Amino acid sequence: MSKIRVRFAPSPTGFVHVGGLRTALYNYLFAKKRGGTFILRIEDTDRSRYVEGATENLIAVLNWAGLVPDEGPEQGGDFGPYFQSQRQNIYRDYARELINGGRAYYAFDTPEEIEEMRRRAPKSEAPPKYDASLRMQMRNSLSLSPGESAELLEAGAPYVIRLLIPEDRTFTFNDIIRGQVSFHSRQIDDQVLIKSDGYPTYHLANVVDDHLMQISHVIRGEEWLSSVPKHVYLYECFGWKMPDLAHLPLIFNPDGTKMSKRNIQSLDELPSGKVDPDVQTYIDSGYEKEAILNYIAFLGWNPGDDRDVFTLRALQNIFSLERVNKSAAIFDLQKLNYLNQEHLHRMETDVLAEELKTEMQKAGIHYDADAYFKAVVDLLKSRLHFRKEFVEYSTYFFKEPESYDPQVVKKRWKGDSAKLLFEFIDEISKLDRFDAGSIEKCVRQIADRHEIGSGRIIHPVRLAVSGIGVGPGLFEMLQILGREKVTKRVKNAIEMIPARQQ
RNA sequence: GGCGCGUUCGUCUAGUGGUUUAGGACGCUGGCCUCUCACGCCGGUAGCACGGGUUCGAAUCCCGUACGCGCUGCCA
Repeated sequence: MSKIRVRFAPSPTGFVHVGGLRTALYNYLFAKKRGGTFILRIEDTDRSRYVEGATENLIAVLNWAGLVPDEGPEQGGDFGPYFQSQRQNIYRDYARELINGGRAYYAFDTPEEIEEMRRRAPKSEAPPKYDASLRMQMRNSLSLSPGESAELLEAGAPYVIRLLIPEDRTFTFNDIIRGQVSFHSRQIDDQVLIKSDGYPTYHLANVVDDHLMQISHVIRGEEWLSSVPKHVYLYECFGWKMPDLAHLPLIFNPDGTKMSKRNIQSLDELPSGKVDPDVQTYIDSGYEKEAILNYIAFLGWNPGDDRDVFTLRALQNIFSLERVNKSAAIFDLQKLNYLNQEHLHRMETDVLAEELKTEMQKAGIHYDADAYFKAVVDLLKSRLHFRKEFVEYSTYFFKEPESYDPQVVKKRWKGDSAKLLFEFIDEISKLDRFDAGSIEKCVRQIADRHEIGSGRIIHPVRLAVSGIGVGPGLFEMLQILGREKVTKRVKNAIEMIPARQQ
C-alpha cells in the first residue's frame, strides 16, 4: 500500500470555521491512524477575498488544537511551496500543456460580456453555462481563427484559460463516504482554469497540487462534490491517478440553515436557531480544547459503540472514514457543554491545578501552598462546567468573606445560631485531628445534644466560612480550610451577622 | 429551473433483510443520595419523512413523491 498523504487546504478568507476545523481534524486523524502525513496547504489564489492575518490565525488555531501539520508553511517539506500563490508558474505550465493537447482554450470574453450573455436568457430559465452549446458564440481560441487569437495574445489582451469539457460523457467516481456518484458532462461548464489575473482557480490548482504533493486521499466538505467531475476530467487529461475521495457532510445551525457569523456577538446571546461558526469564539469562551475536538469529531462520525468521551489521542486510534455519516449534522451547544464538563472532570487534579494557576493569576488571587491549592481543585473539580468558574467558586478558600449573602442569612441564620456556633468552635478546638470525619462527628453530636437537625449547624457554619449558601460538602471544605481559619471566620460571622440583622 | 447529495427520538447517533417490543448519548423530566448547589446513580419521555414495490420477512434492497441541503462564478 502506498503512503498515506492527506492535506487540509483552507483559503485564508477570514475566521476559522467549525466545519473547517472538523475537516482538518478528520484529515489529521486519518493520517495519524495510518501512519501517514498531514499537510497544510494555503489556497490563496483569490486575491480579492484575501484577508490579512487569516493565514496566521489559521495556523494558530491548528496549533492550539494540536493538529500540527507534518508539512506546511511553518514546517516546510519536500513538496513546497505550500502557498498556492507561490506556485503560479507551475499551474501556468500545466494549463499550457492542456492547451497544447487541445483540452483547454483561451477565452477573451470580458466579465461584462459574460454577464451580458447570461442576462440574455429568459428569466424563467436557468442562467446559461459557458459550455458546448455556447462557446462557439463567444470570443475564444475555438471560435476565432488561429490568427485572430494569436494577435489578441500578442497584443496582451486579457484572457482566461478554460477547460474544454467533452460532449456527452458521463463521469463516474467513487466516494468513500457516498459510494458511486456520476454526472453527465452536459451539466458541466467550461471551467476557468487560469483567471485573467494569472492566478489559477481552485479546480486547476487543487488537481495539480494534489498530484504533485502525492496526496493519496482528498477529505473535504460536501460542497465540493459537484465539481468532482471537472477534477476527474483533469486527472484524465493529465494522465494522472486520482486520489481517493471522501466528501464530508455539512454542519448546520439548529434551524437547519448555514452557519454564519452575521448577527452573532457572543454565545450568551445567540439569535434563535443560530450558532457561531467561528472556532475562536469557543476558544475565547473557555471551552476545553479536547471537548471542542471531541464534539466536532462526533458531528458526522462515531466509533460504533457507546463511548462518547475521547481525547485527541484516543480519537487517533479509532477514527475511520468508513464510519463517517452521509447526512448533515446540526451543531448543538448543549452537547458541547456536556463534553466540556466531562473532559474537565476527567482531568488529573495535578494537571488541572497547574493550568488553573494561570486563571487565578489573571484574577489577581494568591494562594498559600501547592498542596492546599490542589486540595481545593480536587474538591471543586466535579462542580465545574467551565474551568473559568473555578475562580468564582473558590474565592473563599483564598480570602475571608467580606459579606454574607443576605438571602442565606435570612433563611439559615436563626436566633440560636450564634450560640450553636460558639459551641461548635469550642468542640472543634478539642479535636485531635481536624479532618472531615472528626468534624462531622462533632457537628452531629452537638445536634443530638440539642435535639435538632444537623443542618441547623451546618448551614450557619457554611455561611460563616464562605459567605454564601452553596458549595461543596461542608466537612471536606472545613478540613481543607483548616481549624485556624474556620475558628476565626466563625467568630467573625457571629460578630457581624446579628449586627446586620437589626 | 437543472444536476447532485441527503432524510432513524428535539439534537448527535447505533442499526448494512430475521438477534429489534428500534439501542446509546445530550436535552427535558420523575426519583435516589444529601447540609446547600452541583456531581453521581436509578427511571421516564420521544424516532425509522411519505407512498408503492421486492421478499416468508424491510429502518435495512428497488422505484416514486415530499422536504432539506449543495453546486450551477475569472469564490474557495
